[in-house]
Amino acid sequence: LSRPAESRLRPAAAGIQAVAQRAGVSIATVSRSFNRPAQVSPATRESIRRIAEQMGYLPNRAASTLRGQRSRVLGVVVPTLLNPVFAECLAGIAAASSEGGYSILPATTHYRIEQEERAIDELLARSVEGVLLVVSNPEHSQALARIRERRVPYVLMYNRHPAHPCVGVDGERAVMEMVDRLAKLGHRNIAMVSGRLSASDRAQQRYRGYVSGMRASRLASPALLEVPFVETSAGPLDELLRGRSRPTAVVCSNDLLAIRVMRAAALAGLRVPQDLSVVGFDGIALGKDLIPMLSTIVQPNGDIGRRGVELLFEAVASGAPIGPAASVDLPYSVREGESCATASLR
Amino acid sequence: LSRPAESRLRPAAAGIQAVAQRAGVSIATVSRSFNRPAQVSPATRESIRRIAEQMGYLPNRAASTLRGQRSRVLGVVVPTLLNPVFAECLAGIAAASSEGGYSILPATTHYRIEQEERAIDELLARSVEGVLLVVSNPEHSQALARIRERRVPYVLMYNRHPAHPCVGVDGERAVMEMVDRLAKLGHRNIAMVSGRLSASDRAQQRYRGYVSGMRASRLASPALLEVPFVETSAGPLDELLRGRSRPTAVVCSNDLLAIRVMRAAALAGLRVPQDLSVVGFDGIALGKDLIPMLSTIVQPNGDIGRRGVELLFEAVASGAPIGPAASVDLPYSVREGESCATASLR
DNA sequence: CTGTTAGCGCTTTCAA
DNA sequence: TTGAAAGCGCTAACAG
Repeated sequence: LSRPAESRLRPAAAGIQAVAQRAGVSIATVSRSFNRPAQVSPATRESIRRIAEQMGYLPNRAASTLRGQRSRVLGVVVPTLLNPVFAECLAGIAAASSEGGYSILPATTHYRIEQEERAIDELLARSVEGVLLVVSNPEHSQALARIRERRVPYVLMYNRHPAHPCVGVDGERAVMEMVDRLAKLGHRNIAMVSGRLSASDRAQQRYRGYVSGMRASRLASPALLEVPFVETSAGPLDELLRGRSRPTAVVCSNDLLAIRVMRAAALAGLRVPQDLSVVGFDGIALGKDLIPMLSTIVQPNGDIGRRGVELLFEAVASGAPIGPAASVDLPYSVREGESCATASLR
Repeated sequence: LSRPAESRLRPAAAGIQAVAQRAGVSIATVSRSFNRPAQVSPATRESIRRIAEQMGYLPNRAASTLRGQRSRVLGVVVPTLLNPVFAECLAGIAAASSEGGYSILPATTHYRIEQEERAIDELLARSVEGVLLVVSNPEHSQALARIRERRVPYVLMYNRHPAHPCVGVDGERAVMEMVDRLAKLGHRNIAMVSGRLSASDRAQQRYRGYVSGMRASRLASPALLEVPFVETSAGPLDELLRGRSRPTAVVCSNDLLAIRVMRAAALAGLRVPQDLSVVGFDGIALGKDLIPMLSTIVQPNGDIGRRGVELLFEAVASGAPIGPAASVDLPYSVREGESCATASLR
């Protein structure tokens, strides 16, 4: 009856204008009925709601964002989604954001600094209201500088730095305690395996914890085994485990590495934990299902994300930037697991 | 010198207007220099580029999206990010999108239908140019209907349906072949363990493949063991493996389940693969590092995502919708692994 | 409680 | 090759 030709072309692209017309009100009233329901009479509001729903009306977010208001989007920058740690974290972020009516715009850096900057620019261009990120090194991060320049609230995850708001766990202390634990189990020759230290401050913290822990137990720290890429770790690990002075326990900088070590051990004919104790760091869910169950330091990955989102929401609500004082160390826990036991006699 | 007060307030929120002014050209020229460089004289273009960079100018995407052009965003809807299958897939999508200059807006449904619809509405409201999704059941999906209504290009991933463009693998055939393989290894009592069939058509396909495979080998299919939640699978699995007529091989509908089965087997005192063969489906990366290495049907998860993005890009470029004819079965492969062997004698 | 109106920053005809 | 100008759909004063 009304406009057959046009309605055929764009059957469901109903805009606020169309809804207003059908409801016999102005577009302002339609807008208000969604954004400030209290300011609209119940009858009008209900009528608009019904008509909007029937027309399949969806408010155009690009328009409301442009209008200078809130984009209702948070940006997320993580190294990769292939490590369950970050996937779990992103899941927490996604859940918390969604509960708060926000969407997320994720970007991955593959541990590359230049990608961090690219990602941030993209997010800023899209008017994100806040950013959650994991950077290589907060100290010299150009990406971080760009965010601050723009005065967009941000929270670092997993990173730790006195000048920035950070959410994570005290990895140094956690590893120190773990080393202490191993020492108490009789281990003297405890090795550490890590990814590239230069690629992440988390690895550096954990290594510091290892060194402190060894020193506290008056043990000599063998050289750190740095494995640049998890994919090519088999060779070096095999060497470590077949060497004449092989360790009785291996502390790994992350769970993915720990799993590799367990496999390398099996291939080298070592039983875990009887011949070799292996402990990880991260607490990825899958570790619980392994045989033996991975003993590890469990970070609350999902909660780290959730907490970051909460901080961002507070900042958005208050309009105040998030200072370093808002940093929080979430509690970690130790999963006893089955991959760690009393030192084997040599 | 110029406007100290204002420049202090918004140090880096340079808009196109500011750039144009500094460059002594109109905003139209600035816009063109980025979007249609060929239409601007090299000298002007270069001058604008330099000034824009120095001012930290980032084009406001909300504005360009609103103006009716391309949002350069793709929507993604997956059940969860906690299953590495979807994390791997999302990583592929993210990489391909980024290469093409697009961002992604992900949403998770937790296998809940109503969440599918919510997610789609959110994406549509944000003017995504295309959607990649995994739905529970393409047949009656209201979410799918809403996308089609809007004429937004979309591609289903993992799902298979004659009326929609789908990217995935032929799971039915894959499982059938796997069963054939097991039968040739001497297995007669082959069980299947699956998540809720009603929650995903993938599970249904794989189950069909199992039934066909068993029939083809003239074997009786024991009742399917349906495990609603992976988290509570331990009890039922234990029962299956300790039963008097326990299987010599178990086909699992996905890798996460297979890993649980391997653990349940160990706890029941069964050795894998000597006493029990276990095969999975999905090919998550971690399966390779397990002991024993998980034998499984490997789907190219990252490529499924990449391929979906490519289809979307083509649709965007051509303006034509993607028809069911564009559906593609990507090749799967079998990872021999170490969790599968000749049937044990009973 | 509701309507009118002025843009948000950008892209794109249409002219020059 | 460049500029002027018209909105994209929406929100937020400001009136009534």
